[in-house]
Amino acid sequence: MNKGQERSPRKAKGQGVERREEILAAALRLFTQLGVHAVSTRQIAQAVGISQPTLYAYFPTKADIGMELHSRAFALLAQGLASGADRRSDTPEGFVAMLRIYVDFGLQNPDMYRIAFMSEGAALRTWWRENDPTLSPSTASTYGVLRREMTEMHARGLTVDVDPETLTQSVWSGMHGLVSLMIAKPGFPWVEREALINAHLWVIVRGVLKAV
Amino acid sequence: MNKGQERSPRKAKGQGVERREEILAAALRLFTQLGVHAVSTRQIAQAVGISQPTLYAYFPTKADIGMELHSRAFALLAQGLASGADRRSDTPEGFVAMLRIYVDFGLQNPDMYRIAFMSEGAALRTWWRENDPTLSPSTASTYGVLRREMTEMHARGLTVDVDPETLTQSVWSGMHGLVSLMIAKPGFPWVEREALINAHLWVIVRGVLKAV
Amino acid sequence: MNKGQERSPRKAKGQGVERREEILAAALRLFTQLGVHAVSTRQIAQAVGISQPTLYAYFPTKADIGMELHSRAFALLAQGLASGADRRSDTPEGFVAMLRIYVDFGLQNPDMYRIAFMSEGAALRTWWRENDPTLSPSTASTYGVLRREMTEMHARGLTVDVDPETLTQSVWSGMHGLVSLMIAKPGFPWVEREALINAHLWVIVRGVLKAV
Amino acid sequence: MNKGQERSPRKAKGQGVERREEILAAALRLFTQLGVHAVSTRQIAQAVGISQPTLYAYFPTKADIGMELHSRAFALLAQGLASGADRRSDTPEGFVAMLRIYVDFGLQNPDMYRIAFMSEGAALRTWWRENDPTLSPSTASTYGVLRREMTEMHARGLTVDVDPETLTQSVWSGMHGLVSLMIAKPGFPWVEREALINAHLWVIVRGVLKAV
DNA sequence: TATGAATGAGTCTTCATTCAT
DNA sequence: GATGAATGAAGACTCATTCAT
Repeated sequence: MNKGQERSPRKAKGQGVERREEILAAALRLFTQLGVHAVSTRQIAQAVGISQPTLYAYFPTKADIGMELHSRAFALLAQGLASGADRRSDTPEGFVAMLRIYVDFGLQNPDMYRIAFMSEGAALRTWWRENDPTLSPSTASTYGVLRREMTEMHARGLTVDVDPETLTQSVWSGMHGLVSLMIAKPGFPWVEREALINAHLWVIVRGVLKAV
Repeated sequence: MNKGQERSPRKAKGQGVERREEILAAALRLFTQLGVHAVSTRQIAQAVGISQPTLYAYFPTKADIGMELHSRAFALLAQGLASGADRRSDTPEGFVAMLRIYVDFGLQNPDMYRIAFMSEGAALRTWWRENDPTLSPSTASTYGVLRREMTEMHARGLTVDVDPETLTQSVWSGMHGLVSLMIAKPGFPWVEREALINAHLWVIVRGVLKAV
Repeated sequence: MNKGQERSPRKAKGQGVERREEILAAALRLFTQLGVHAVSTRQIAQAVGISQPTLYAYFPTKADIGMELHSRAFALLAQGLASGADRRSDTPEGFVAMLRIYVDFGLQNPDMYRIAFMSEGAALRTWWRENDPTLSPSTASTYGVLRREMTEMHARGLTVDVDPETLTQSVWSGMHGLVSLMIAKPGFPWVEREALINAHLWVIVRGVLKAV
Repeated sequence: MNKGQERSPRKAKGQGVERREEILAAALRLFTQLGVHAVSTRQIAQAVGISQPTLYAYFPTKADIGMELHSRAFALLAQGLASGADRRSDTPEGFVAMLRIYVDFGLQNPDMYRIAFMSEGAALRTWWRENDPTLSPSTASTYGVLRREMTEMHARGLTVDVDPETLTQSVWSGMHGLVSLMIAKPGFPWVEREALINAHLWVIVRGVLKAV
């Protein structure tokens, strides 16, 4: 029904691939709406408009659907960040703008973000085990974009006197904190959204850069 | 029907309250290890060493176990924060020390923290509905401790020129980000723990206070 | 709580017998309110104000409670009928009055009547099996009172020309039909109760007696 | 976990509707044999020769099976009565013949009759609540056939001087009494069946009609 | 390719009953 | 004589998955 989030398939050969995408889209919607464990294959199949067994023509297992979504979330984020990495971040304003990409991505794709970084805690861990995609190339790329930036700024003497790797992790944590809390606690009496995001990012930047 | 053979010996160890605690402990462990939805009453019972029905002598429902844990997590955190609230936070160092209480609590009680703030969003929402304890007095207290501090500092002109409520939410987000990420991604190549925490808190404090 | 229905115990020796009666009373109330299968020993115990295991000091089994109630129902009815059998039934009015005893008993003790004659169909049959108390002396007595009367009236030439045993069964059926339907279908739009009972009994009597 | 051994062969016999009927048949048998509450879905499934979950492909709930049976019982009875309603009942013999249809139906379909009119009162009430099908169109039809007849006879001055609605309920009760008792107490020393039925119906008719 | 039909394993929960004190 | 605590068996129902067409 909701075709909105569909991403262009890598290889749009037959009809099969489209189906696959439909399934993923439906699953993503349901997973994040109801929680991975609360969604049944029946629901997914029904949402797509196919029969339950047909699902198994596209994915060997329910877990595989989750895994694919997880991977994609990272890819998407990495891509988002990368596309903004060419912005000039040698000014505080530029840096804030760059961080803003991450935050916006999270808040605009809460489904994906949740799957990627708040993955129902251990719920999925059983599946992924040693194969945690957090540490995959995809993640590395996401995280790498940020680190590259920090390293460069550090080299230029713009940051406080702390090892860039540490700063990177701190900045990431800072951003993640806001995004995840806002996603997880929509009922909380947050102050006005724009103001909060802006303030928060400036807090981070002020904390990281030498003199602002 | 009744085999009449040697009945499994009754585990008459923990009386009333003790048993109850055993159950909570086991449940907490399992919930955070596997996710609330992935844990069955069978598993809990087995972990405690009792039969499934016995569980129902202590808790009317599986959900009630989760709720009790959730409540306790907040109570514990609130208590932890309160016990440190008397520290003087009129210096940056004092402020950092205060934030440190929160972070330490989270990292030392990852299970509780997870239940409290990372609680599988939708998964538990079904139980708690509009009654999200996140907004309960207990939480208010937790959050309130921080806000009171911020308000006071703001009044003294120590903070940057941003409304204290906003600053409070920013600081909270900052702390939560680090704690939750470290809990959720233990496999990530974090830099040395102490250094990271320290650096992160100083980033926050620097970002919030006027001139450090 | 409701002591109303308690019958005087045969031997009111210690306290034990009273307890026993309390249990029976509570069970009767619950059984007929909720249905035998829907009532648990817990409920019975709680209604009496004792613990579940204590029940087993008075009755070896839940089924035994049901059986005792069943037996008593018959005894009660037999006694009721017997007490009215001395009324003169040589007039149609007298006969109607006698039948009325049966009907009134049923409608005033729907619990007992149900247990006795509508015994949740097969629900209890599993227990009673070959031991159906319907055919017990107690029943015989109940039925016997009616038959004696019919036989006598037949001998006097008052009844239509049909074998008295057959007439007895017909009359019994007639009464049972009204009582059981009114008990079983309280929601049915019955006409005014008194009028219906009266009309029905006269229908029976007119059908049985020679000329009315 | 999955033993992977020879899976029990799937019983692919009865397609859709047939399967459904098989289930209903088995359920009817069990329900009337043991009582609705005493029958488990497992038993039903086993009686049909299918697995428990398969049941749920045909009926959303155990209660629904009961409800369908109940409805059918009424439909069947209504249909039986209707098919005989064209008989002329302006003579006593004709009236007896008409009543006979009801009685015969009950005795020939004791299971259905039981479900319809002796249905463990409270047991099913929980399911049907205010929606007691006894008062449904189907019932109304059943009952209505009889009432129409009575009304007409009353108008013709054939009946005793009692309001036809009352007479209808009396006649119905009379028939029900015989049918239900004979069904419920097969062990009772009834007189010869044909004679009893005939005598009973004549008792009723004599009691209702003015001069016979 | 897709699906109607079926299933083993498992879900939470309740029951009648018993053990040990 | 009573009970707190425990339990095996069973209750209805759902799930991910697979077989046969």
